[in-house]
Amino acid sequence: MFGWNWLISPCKILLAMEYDFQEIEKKWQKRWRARGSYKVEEVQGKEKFYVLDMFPYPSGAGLHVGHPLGYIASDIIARYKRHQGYNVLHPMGYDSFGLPAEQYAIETGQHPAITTENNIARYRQQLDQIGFCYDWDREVRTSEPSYYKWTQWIFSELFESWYNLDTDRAEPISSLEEKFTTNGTYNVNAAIDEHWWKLLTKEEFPFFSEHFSGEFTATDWKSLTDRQKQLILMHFRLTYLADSWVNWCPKLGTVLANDEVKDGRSERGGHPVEQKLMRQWSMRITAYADRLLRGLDTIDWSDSIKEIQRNWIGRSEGASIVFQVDSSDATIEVFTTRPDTVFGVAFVTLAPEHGLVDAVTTPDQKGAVTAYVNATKLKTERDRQSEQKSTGVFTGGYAVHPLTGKRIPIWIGDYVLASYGTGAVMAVPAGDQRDWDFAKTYNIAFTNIFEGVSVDESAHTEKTTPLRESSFLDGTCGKKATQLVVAKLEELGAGKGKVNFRLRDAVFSRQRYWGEPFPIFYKDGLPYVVDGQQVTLPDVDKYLPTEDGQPPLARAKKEDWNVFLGDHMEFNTMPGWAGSSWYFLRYMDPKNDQTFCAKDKAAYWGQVDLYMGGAEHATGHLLYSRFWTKFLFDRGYIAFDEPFKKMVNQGMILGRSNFVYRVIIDVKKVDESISDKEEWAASKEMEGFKRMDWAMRMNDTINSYCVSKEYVSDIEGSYVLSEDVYLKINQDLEKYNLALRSINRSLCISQIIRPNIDISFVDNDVLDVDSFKEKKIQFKNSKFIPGPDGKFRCSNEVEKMSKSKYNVQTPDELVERYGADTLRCYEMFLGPLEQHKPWDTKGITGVHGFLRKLWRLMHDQDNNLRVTDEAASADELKALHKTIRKVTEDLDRLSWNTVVSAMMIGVNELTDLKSSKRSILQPLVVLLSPYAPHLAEELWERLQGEGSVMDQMWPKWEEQYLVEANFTYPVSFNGKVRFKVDLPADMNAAEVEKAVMDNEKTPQYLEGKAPKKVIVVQGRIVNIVH
RNA sequence: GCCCGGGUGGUGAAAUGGUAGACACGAAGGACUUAAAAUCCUUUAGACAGCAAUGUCUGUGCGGGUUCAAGUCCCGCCCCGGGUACCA
Repeated sequence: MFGWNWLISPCKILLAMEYDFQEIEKKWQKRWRARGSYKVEEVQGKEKFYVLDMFPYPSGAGLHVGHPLGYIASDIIARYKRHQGYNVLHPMGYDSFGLPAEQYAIETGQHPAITTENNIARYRQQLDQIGFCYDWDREVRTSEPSYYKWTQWIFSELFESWYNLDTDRAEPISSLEEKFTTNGTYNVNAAIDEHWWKLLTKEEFPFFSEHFSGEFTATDWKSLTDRQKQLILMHFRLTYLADSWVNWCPKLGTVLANDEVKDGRSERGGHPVEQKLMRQWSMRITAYADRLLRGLDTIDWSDSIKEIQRNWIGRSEGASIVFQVDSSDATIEVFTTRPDTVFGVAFVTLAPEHGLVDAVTTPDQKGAVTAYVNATKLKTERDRQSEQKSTGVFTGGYAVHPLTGKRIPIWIGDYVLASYGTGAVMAVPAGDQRDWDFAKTYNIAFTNIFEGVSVDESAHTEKTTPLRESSFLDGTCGKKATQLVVAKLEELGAGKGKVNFRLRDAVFSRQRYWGEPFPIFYKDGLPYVVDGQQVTLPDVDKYLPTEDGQPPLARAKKEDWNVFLGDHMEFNTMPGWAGSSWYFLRYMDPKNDQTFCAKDKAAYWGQVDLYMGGAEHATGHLLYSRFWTKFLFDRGYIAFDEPFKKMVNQGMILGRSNFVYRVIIDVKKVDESISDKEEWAASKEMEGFKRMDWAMRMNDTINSYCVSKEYVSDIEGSYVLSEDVYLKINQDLEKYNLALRSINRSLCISQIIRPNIDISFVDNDVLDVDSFKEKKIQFKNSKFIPGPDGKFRCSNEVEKMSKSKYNVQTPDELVERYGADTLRCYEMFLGPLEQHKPWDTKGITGVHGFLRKLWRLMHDQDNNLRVTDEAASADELKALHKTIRKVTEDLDRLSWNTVVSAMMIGVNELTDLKSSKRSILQPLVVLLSPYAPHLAEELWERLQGEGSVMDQMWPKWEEQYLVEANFTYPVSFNGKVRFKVDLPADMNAAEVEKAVMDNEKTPQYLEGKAPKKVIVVQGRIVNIVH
């Protein structure tokens, strides 16, 4: 291919004689498939171990070397656990609904199912060649109707459930109806929007009076029509249809969940996102907020992910306080974490979107308020956040302080978010920096309520300062003051203690085609679950929204739907996280068409013991799957309420990009300057050039370039400088206080650019100029100027691996060149799994050499097996058992990288010992098999081991082979190691001390002083303090 | 700003409070070879002294501390990466 042809062909002949990885890997992959080696069944009584990878979205680009990192690590653990006798479930599948396939469909008209199918085939081929031990009979694809049938079923179950706060779990909606029928809302304590009843319309419920506050009797309930009952129940369901503020992304034509929005832009594509009120399906994840928080203490995940989830859930304790609007019935409810500062309230601020804005605005402020609200609407969330200064406007209205009865001005400010708390705050400038800033900006007077501190320069946010000007709170602070004030508020009915969460209910509708259709139809505007039949995705003529802005599914005609009920079907589809929220359960029972996962199988396999995946899903997938797991647990379908017992987040593999310096000659300038060529050749800049050996060549080239008219007329002509040349030129020009980029004028250089070079043409930073020029036409006519040694060296940089940076390293080439076993070992050898690290193939030869060395350990020069049944020597046993111990201990603490080193050391030692004993080599091969399964299997066969290497019991180390007769004690004086002394290992501390003190070298380091103290740590160190 | 990670040779890194730099890459030198590849051997943190074996000193981002002993634990900073943000 790219210039190693000359290198590969002679190599292959040689390699064929020894470690022929290509042959071996092909052979065993075929046999394992034929034997069904990775097939897994439930075996009662056999202990299980469930190792799971986050399943990939099958993108068109295929896998790069970063993807398999986690897969290899988990595969090693799966194989290791199998050696230890566990029944290991290690499945793989595809998260195959998603945007890219749909975008491609929009562009080309190709059905996303076809694109997806093709991409999956490519992924599968790439995965297969790396030798993973997946049980492919358990493969799942979220876009398969047989899979999403159950995603839809879970949705229906959520629809048919409500959250009972008294039992703290989800219950069937029928139990709620029963409560309503027997006792009305009495004793109903549900997770529900606090003021849900305000959303019931007068038209639907004409008999509910103005004073209706969400409470009704059994008689009331029974008198309602079915429609009215449904409208009420909708507010209690765990998935519900509601008008909510959503993140609307016009460019993508869909709404996004909070976790899909980063810095006010869509995570995919970076398009602007705006707030819009839309009727959408939502998931009542907030009902689980507290349990999601508490559950974190029971799972073994990284602290950082747990912390991200904690922050995302954002529990804060405080109080809700109600302010009566002056001369009105309306009330403003605020949430505060500092109820103790309530006497310092200087004003109340509403979010511009707050429902009461119109009501509290006085006629003379109307103009200003309307203008302000409209101006805010025009700004995106991002604009609002990036503004440094808070802005606002006075409404003219006043609220009444619940404790003092004082009139308090009501303002509107964009620092108050409609989506957090109640969308209104009580502003205490003395105790809150934002309120302080706002008060200063608009000159609002406020009281200092803190004893002995000044609030002239900034707010005072300490909670431990005694209060003043605070009526009955004077002199108290913190918890005590909070308790007092909450009790008082409750007594007055003006507020209560409250816990608030940042977590919002998750929007579940997407205005897209390639996703799960909802099992929902509408009649008279009310949604109903489709019963008894699965709704499959209908075909549409185009994958775009309709002219009137309806989602693509609205294009499907009645006959396109396999089920069509009521007035119309649901046009939205489910979001990407729907299918991935429960897939780990489906692997347990992937083909069941009676239920999502049989109860006994779920009971057998249980939680995922080790989950491997990226940390970027912290607030999406990882939170939603915990939520759905808890729900399925509540409803009795599974026996555990956390999906992933332990999780490891592999770090990103960064790409190593290569660059060249391309100097583009301005053709026009060349033409102009040909006449005064002499002049610029004599210029100061050229002096710098002439001083360089190879710059002379460049000088020549430039001359010839200028002379040759036809070359000049070719706009593709340019110089491409290697890094050496670029640096040298700059270095030399420095003497003249010049840089290459600044000498444009006289050299007719119009531009110097630094393009990324496709790394497949580069080996160890050296560019294969000929094949590169041949393949990349835009460089066809460029002159490449190499360094003094004739090699064209590129500069490099570490950045994210991406197609556009031409730094994507696919596993395919490496498997081709070194084999899957080498790739597997090398990816682990790179460093700690969790760390981000640059990909660099430099070291891969070392790992490949290790596998070769192992091969040679067992084979002679003619590639014949060289193994004997002689008894092993003590040294050989020691080398083996040392390796067993290190490999086992390191795998147990998931230290994948150090295992490779340990095996290298083992092989090096046994090579030095020229060990060829079967009793040594067989266990060694078992140790190797999780990392290099193909080679291990081949060697196992050659060693005439029984059965497959992957079913061998993991070797156990025996201390007896590890005991050393002697230990070399480092002897230190005042902590500095001075000499070493060899002593019997079983010598006790007192004897060691004596031996050291008697040592001839000891006096010289004591400098004549008497030792104050001698510390002997047996088998470790001796330290003499003097 | 706040919350998590991290900072060790030319490079990737190792080290459970106990000999810092294992293992590898790269580099330099050597053996084998017509040559190359492959393989093998030696050196490879820095500084100083010595013909040499060797010895001494410095050294894990910076400054303190605890300890017989600190890359590791504690306190205060600096830098890099990630998360998050008018969250009331």
